[in-house]
Amino acid sequence: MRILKYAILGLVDKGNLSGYDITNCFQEEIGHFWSATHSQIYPELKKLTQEGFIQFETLIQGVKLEKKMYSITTLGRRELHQWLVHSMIIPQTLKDAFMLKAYFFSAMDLDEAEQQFSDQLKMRSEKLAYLNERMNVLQNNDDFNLSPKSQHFGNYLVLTRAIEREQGYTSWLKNSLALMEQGKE
Amino acid sequence: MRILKYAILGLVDKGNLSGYDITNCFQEEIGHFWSATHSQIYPELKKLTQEGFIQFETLIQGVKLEKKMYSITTLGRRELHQWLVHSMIIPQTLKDAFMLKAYFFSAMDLDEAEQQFSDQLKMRSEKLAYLNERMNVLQNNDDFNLSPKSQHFGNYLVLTRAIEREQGYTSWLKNSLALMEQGKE
DNA sequence: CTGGACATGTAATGTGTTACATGATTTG
DNA sequence: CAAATCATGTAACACATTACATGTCCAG
Repeated sequence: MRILKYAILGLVDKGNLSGYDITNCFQEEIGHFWSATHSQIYPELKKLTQEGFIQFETLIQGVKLEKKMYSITTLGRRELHQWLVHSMIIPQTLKDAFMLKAYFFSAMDLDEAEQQFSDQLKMRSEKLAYLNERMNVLQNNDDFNLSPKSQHFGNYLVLTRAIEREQGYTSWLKNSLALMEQGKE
Repeated sequence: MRILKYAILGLVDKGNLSGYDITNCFQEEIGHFWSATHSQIYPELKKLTQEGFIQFETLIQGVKLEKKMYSITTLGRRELHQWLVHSMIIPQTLKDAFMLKAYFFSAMDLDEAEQQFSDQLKMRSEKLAYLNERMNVLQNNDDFNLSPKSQHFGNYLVLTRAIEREQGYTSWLKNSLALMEQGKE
């Protein structure tokens, strides 16, 4: 399905970027939902250039450090758009190794299971706090508003989803821990 | 990290299974969170046998159809347990291609984006209805109860999480669609 | 002048999917 | 007797991570 292809096309469509920039993008908001390292990105950029979806211009930083700034072509924008409006089936499996532990619950002692769940709850609560902080930063932008016309709307959608995802996970963990507590009596 | 290794150990620990049985397990509840096809499973079973974590007995079905029933060894059970009680860090990326579309929102027209979101909402609502049905079936088991001592508890945890996950996703989709509607005015 | 960030690449390995390949058993 | 299911395997390819490899630039 070559999702990375479309991830790169979408990022480059938003604004010209180098491979290094793209690598960094995956450390920000969108990185909660898709990422890749530079070892995957550079070959993909080469391939997309060969296919005519993107093109680059070499810039010199300082005296001789070369930097390839990529921009999307008309062909690339068409390719991206086609993917965006094409219906996407939901995958039957969304891998989550922790849920294997939950499924194998009876292979643990009750206190071991509780430890696992509370450990996970701690980490997810911290992540949730971090995400809420990021949301604060986003909403404190001078030009922030909830309109789909806002340049921040995509970012807002991604952040709300990330927050909702962690909130759901933490509340499920809490409910499960409560059931374990009750089960002790 | 060899998650499949532990998935297989956990399943075989619950009860002796053949490669074919394991393949089918991934079509059931746990398949919402982990899965693999037989082309991955058979080689892994071979490897785990060589490593001494599982062993098999060949059964004859009918006249000559051979079936390898696997069981976990003491070494395998120790290996599984060690993994279960080992703290598991949460992955920074949980891939979701639809969220790329959300992030690239501004590369679509508003009506195209709405179409994508409502399309996704329809599919996720259907999945949610299916999951609720499965929960009904589970709760109608004669010996069902919410105790962590119940043999169904692992299955219950997995189902509640799957339901929570889809519920969260659908409500985020609905909220996002509402914002798009408001943005039109 | 050094450590961290900037910048780009390839190689090796691990994981996962689709296709190829074969044959037995059961159910209608 | 034909179709679906049971049952096991390998090969080719696609995707992803970690390691290898090199060099520049800037701030303290």
